[in-house]
Amino acid sequence: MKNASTDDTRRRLLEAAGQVFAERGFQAATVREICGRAGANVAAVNYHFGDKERLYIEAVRYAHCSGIDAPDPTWPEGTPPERKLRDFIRGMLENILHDTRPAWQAQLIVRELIEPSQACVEMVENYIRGKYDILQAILAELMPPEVPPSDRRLVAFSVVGQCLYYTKIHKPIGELLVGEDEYRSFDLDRLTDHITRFTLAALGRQPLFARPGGARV
Amino acid sequence: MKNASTDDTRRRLLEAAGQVFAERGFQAATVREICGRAGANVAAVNYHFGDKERLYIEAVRYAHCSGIDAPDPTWPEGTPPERKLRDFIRGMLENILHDTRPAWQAQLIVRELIEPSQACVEMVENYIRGKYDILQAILAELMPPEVPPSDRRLVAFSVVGQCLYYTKIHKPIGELLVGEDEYRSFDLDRLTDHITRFTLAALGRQPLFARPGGARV
DNA sequence: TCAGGGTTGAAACGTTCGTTTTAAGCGCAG
DNA sequence: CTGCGCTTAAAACGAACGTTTCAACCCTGA
Repeated sequence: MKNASTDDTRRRLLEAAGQVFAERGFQAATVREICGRAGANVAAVNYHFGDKERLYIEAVRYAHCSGIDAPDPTWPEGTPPERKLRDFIRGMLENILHDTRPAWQAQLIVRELIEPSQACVEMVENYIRGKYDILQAILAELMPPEVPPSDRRLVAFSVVGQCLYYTKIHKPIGELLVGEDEYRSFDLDRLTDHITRFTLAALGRQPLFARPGGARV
Repeated sequence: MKNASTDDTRRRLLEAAGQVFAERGFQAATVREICGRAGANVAAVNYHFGDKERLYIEAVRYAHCSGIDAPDPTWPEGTPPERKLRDFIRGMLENILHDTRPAWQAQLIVRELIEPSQACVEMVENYIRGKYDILQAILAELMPPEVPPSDRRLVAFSVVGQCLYYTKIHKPIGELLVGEDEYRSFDLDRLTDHITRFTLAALGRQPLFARPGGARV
């Protein structure tokens, strides 16, 4: 029969593994550190997951199944697409800047995005695909219908690329380039505002630079 | 006295180390594989560089001192900033897509950008800083003078972010999202064109979507 | 109470890693 | 030729890794 503490150990291992994998990467992370942080024995990894690699896959899955992202947003009928785009960008930046949720989860996912493993395909299909489709739908509202879908996908990548630049692991470079103080000023609100307005301006929806009487979103 | 073959072994180690580090990352790369690929003994690493970490630092330095990037471009007086921006973006994409030069050099640098090590600070100061300043100067020509420098830096990050998205290590995700065939169509020319036009449109220089009589760069 | 399966703990296993040691090879000055 | 730095080769070292073993433990059902 299943012991009550089993699921606890399993869950603690998943959380600890996510943190350690996020901090150090797959190779550099050690099962001893994971188990130490989880308060479990090293044998627990092999008992519960078989080996280190399957623990990693499960940790990635756990990371974005344990509430890292709010349910896909739904907007009331008639919401202007500019507003939807802003919400989307803000949501993505929230995950990246980990302003709201445990840092390691977002970082683990970003790490997986950057250095894909076997866990990548599953994550793309289960998580990214959905977000990507939402962004595509928003852009379809913002762009002329005669623009080919392939070009729309390029625009989507431009939006995502702008957001992904602020990944935590880019931080040292950003700080070196603009200084720590200014880099700190690039917070969620400011980046949301900038990327949204930059994108809307590129799509011809509104000018990037404020002008008297200019429309805002 | 210095043996003539010494510099050869050193150089072969640096090249092999660059390739292996680029493929596997610092932790996963082994000095045995590096030495095997370089046709050298494992002791050569410690003899020439002291240890694995200093070999890595030297390999990163070697990677962008051995002609990965053309000398900083200079434009004739009166070159329109739109043209400069296009050249800059194309140059950056060239390095990223490694269409022209040895793949591993660009990848090693990108890897360093993503997971900074001790070699990062030096590389930022010696390499990225220069590129970044050039981009800033171009943007200064393209933007109204009253825009604060801090906002100009955000625009620069938007440009760089769009380019960095097409890093080789994003490729699996891109292929899963849009299909291999279409992803293959995102080549140097098309991406240069898209990112340049997207950015210029955002800056209010020209519309993103072709219109009759619209100006092109 | 007792037997038995699920779970944990401590220790050890075999492997691979980075590094070191030791000796031989090489080219040249004396 | 001889001796001496510089460089390379082969082998081994100690440490750390992932993994396995096995006995003890705990909980539950009979």
